[in-house]
Amino acid sequence: MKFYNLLIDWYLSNQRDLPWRKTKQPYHIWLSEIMLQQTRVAQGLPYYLRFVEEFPSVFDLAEASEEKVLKLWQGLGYYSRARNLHFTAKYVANELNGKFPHTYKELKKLKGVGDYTASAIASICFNEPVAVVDGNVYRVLSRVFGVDTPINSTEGIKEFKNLAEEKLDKENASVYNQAIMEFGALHCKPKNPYCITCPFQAECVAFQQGKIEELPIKLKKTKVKTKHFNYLVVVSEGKTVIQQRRGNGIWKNLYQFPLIETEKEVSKTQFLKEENFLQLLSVPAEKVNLFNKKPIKHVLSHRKLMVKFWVMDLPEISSAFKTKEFEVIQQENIRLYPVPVLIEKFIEQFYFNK
DNA sequence: AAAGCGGGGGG
DNA sequence: CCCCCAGCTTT
Repeated sequence: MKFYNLLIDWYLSNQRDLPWRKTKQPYHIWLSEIMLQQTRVAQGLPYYLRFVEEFPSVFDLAEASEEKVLKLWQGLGYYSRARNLHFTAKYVANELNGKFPHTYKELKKLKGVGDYTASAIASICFNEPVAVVDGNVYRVLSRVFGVDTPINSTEGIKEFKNLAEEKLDKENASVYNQAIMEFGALHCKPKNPYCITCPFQAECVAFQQGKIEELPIKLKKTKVKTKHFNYLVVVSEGKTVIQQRRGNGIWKNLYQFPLIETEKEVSKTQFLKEENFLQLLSVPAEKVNLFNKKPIKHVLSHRKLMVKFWVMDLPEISSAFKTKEFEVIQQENIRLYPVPVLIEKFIEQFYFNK
């Protein structure tokens, strides 16, 4: 029996019941695929349901504000996905009359759609014979066929794409692609895969050679840089101050409290002497209270943030915050703005008590 | 070719 | 607690 027949057989009796598997509409498949990039199904599923509910069609998504899209995306991470999603929705709605392209080549031109996602949409929706290569596919192919080329090297990417195309069931690309990814996610798992009941046990090179734990091979990860964030939580007459993150760093276009970054962790005395703080405003020491004695550690894939929240109870909002860099808002309205999980967690603990 | 970009779950 | 996961864009 061929590799793809075994795989499809396994899929037909083991696949999960997922909402995006009940449709072939490109809008829904595109939405689910963008959401599931670097994201587990369990984490992305509630977001998918909320998006479909809120934006039943690509036109609804296109008409929404970016802020609303980001708010709905809040907590899912990699926010460029949400910004690109919104950009592409507007493009498809306004330039393509709401119709997504039908081919891999055209799909790949959409912002936020790379090789994997273009292959996924083209095959799942239109059965185009193009092979998907995601993390699951790397794992399955490297183990079954014993390929030890690093999956994140230039040669590895090419080699695995070629292998994936060679093994593809070209008549049934839609089912096959979903089958190999589902098999990787549920059966050929990263840790403790179910080799004992695996349909490929006899031919799996990794299993036969005892290399299951080693494959797939990945090159070293990026180093994590530590940064020290100090947030100014202004409390005054039921109002507070926020700012939108600009530029190209983390959390672009999300909101936060006014931020003072320091070289290292600072005490209250040190903080009040910080150049960047003094430049912004001067506040009597007794009006400033540190919310968290120990810095909150917030770890991202490439950053370690050490964060302190400085609560400032002021009789009135300083004029320093009345520039276009900041927004003075009613405290309870902060829930309307898209914020990083770090800020959301703080808000949950801090009830802006007067 | 390498770096930047989030957050959650598992051992 | 540390370690793992991993697609697209930008540099």
